[in-house]
Amino acid sequence: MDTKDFPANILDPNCPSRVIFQRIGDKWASLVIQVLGDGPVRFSELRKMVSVVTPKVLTQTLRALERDGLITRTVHAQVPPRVDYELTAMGESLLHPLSMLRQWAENHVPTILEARDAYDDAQDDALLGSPS
Amino acid sequence: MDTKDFPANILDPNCPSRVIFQRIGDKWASLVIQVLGDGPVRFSELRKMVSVVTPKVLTQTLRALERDGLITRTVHAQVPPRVDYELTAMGESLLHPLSMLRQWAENHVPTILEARDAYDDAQDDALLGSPS
DNA sequence: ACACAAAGGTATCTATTGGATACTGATAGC
DNA sequence: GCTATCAGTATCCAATAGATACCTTTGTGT
Repeated sequence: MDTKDFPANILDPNCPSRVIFQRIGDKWASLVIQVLGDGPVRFSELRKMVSVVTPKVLTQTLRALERDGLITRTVHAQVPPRVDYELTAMGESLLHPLSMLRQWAENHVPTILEARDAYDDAQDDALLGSPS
Repeated sequence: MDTKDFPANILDPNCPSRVIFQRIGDKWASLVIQVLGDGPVRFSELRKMVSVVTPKVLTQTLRALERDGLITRTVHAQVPPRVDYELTAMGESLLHPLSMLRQWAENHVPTILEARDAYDDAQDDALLGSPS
């Protein structure tokens, strides 16, 4: 067990790394970061790429990432306006750990989907069997 | 830019890896997995360790992880009952990528907190300056 | 001159989720 | 019987996510 090395403070509700884990774990944040991995992208492009996100939520996500210093927001004085979002150096440093996680996910997707089906079937059976 | 290697399907709302990312990114799931990295833990122990989580939410989290085949739930026929949660092999395989992310988080916590302060200060200034 | 389009958002409202608190059910010990 | 322990449910309320409509600025077409 080589995980004993994690500091107990991860269990402390006030531990800052918990707060950061939440940002990384955010539904859209990690996706945005990975999309920005290819270079700056403007707001409307992001909307198209992450197609199901609403503008409100995308804005919230981007503001949070900007606040944490993971991305920058640059407004170009044009009309119509052009706003580019770009990873900071720190944001780029997240790409590697994130891609490892993505790799893991892709490797295990089939197994997980099978597990879900099996679990759901078992639930159905239990429901059908019990109301005697 | 070595991130071009990510399959475009991460942008597809129906892409399974998005679904999995959501589970990993879940507020409590990744924490539970890391806690279970040291071996099986019973429900009440988990509650104490992840102290701020309510039983309802903990149960939801555990069920979801079980459904995905990441943990197992074993009920011991005792009174008072004893229920142990334990990582599956697949669950254990998540420990490594997860710990890399945790490592990253711990390395960057100070920078992120500084960025937040700076951002908030800038916001305050903007608010104080504008209502002329 | 006037309407419309484009970009990057807000504003508003509703649906879903998260969280606090209280309670249940089985039994062992007092 | 009364109470405590454990692993949860049940209920209710607050916070968050999401759908939809709208706003602002200016360039362009007519």
